[in-house]
Amino acid sequence: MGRAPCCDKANVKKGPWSPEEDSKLKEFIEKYGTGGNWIALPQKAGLKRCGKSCRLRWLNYLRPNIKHGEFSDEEDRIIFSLFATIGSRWSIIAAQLPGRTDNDIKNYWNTKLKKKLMGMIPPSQRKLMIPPFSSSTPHSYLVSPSSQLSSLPSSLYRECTTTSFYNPPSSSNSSSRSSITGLEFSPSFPSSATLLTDSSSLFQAQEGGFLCPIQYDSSVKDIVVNNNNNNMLVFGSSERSDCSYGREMGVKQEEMDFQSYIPNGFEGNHHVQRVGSSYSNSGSCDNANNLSGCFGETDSSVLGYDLEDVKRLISNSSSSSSLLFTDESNKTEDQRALYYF
DNA sequence: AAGCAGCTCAACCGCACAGCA
DNA sequence: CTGCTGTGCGGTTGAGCTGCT
Repeated sequence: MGRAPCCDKANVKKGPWSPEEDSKLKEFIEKYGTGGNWIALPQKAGLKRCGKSCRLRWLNYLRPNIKHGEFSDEEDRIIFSLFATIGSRWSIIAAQLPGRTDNDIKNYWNTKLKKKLMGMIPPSQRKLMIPPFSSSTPHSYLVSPSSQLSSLPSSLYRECTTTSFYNPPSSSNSSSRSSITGLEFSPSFPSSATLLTDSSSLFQAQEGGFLCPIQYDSSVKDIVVNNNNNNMLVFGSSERSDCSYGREMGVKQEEMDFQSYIPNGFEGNHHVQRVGSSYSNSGSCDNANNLSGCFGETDSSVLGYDLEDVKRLISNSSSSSSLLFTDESNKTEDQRALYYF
C-alpha cells in the first residue's frame, strides 16, 4: 500500500491557474502567510487546489521579486559553473541567482543551456560521452594548451567549489580550500586566477577544435613519450577501483597509478611534479611554472577544488600537448562535458 | 491557410527526507 | 524506535505557441 495522497484528487482543480485563483492565493498569503502548512492553506484561502500546487504556484510565480525573462550572460556562467560542480541541484543553483526559481533554471537548462553546451561538442565526440560509463572503460579528453584559455576573467569557479556555495567563504584563497580536503598547494600560484568558466570561452574552445577524446593507457603513454616534454605536472589520482584503496593498503601512490600511465624510466629523465592526488599531499608546485606539459587525471575529490589550479598551470604551460583527463563515470554527460573546457 | 514539428514552460508526479507524536 | 505527515526537490508531461513547409 502506498502512502496516502496529499489531497483529495477528485475534488481539486488541476491545470493552469486562473487570474482569480492567483489573486486569491496572493492576497491570502500576503495577509496571513503560509501558516507553515501548505496542505491546509487552499481550504483556508478558498481554493480548490492541492496544497502542493499552491506552494508551487507561489514559489514559482506569485512570490515577490521573481525575475522572469532572459537570463544574463553572468547568470549563464553561474549556472554552467554550478552545474559542472554539483549537477542538477536546481534549488541550490537557484539560491545563487536572486529572483530565479529552481523550476525556471531547470527549464532554462533543459531547453537552452544544454543545447548551447552540446552544440559546442562535435557529434563524433558527443557519442563517446554518452552514459553508461564504467570504471573499466574510462574516457578522456585532451585539452589544448592554452593560450586561448589564458584570458578568462572570472572568479566564479573558485567561488562555486563544492563547499563554498553552501557556505560562501569570506575569502577565496587557496588555503581556505586546502582545509576542505586536506590538500596543499604552494602559495607560488598567481593570485589572479585564470579560470575556465566563461561561457564565451567555451565556444572558443570548441571552435578551436582542441577538445578531443583520447583513451587511457597506451594512448596516454604515447602522448607522454612522443611529445618530448621535459617537465610534467601530474595531478589527480587513480581511476581504478583498486587504486582507491591504495592508501589503506599502504601502497604508494606512485606505484598505484602514476606508473600505470607513465612509461618506465620516464620519471628518471624528466622533471615531474605531482599535485592534487586524492590520497597524497605530494602536490608542491613550486617548480611547476615552467612546465612543458601537464598530465593529469581528476577525480571527485579533486574536481571543483584544485582543477582550477591545474588549469591555470596548463594555461601557463608552454607545452603544445597539455593533457587533462578524467573518468568521472558518475557524472552526467553534461557535467563531464563542462569539465574539460 | 492548413498541417506539422519543434520548442517552451507551467504544472504535475512521485520520491526522499525531516520533524513530530 | 517507529510510523505518519508535510515539505522540498528533481524529473517528466503536455498544452499552447511559433515557425516552417
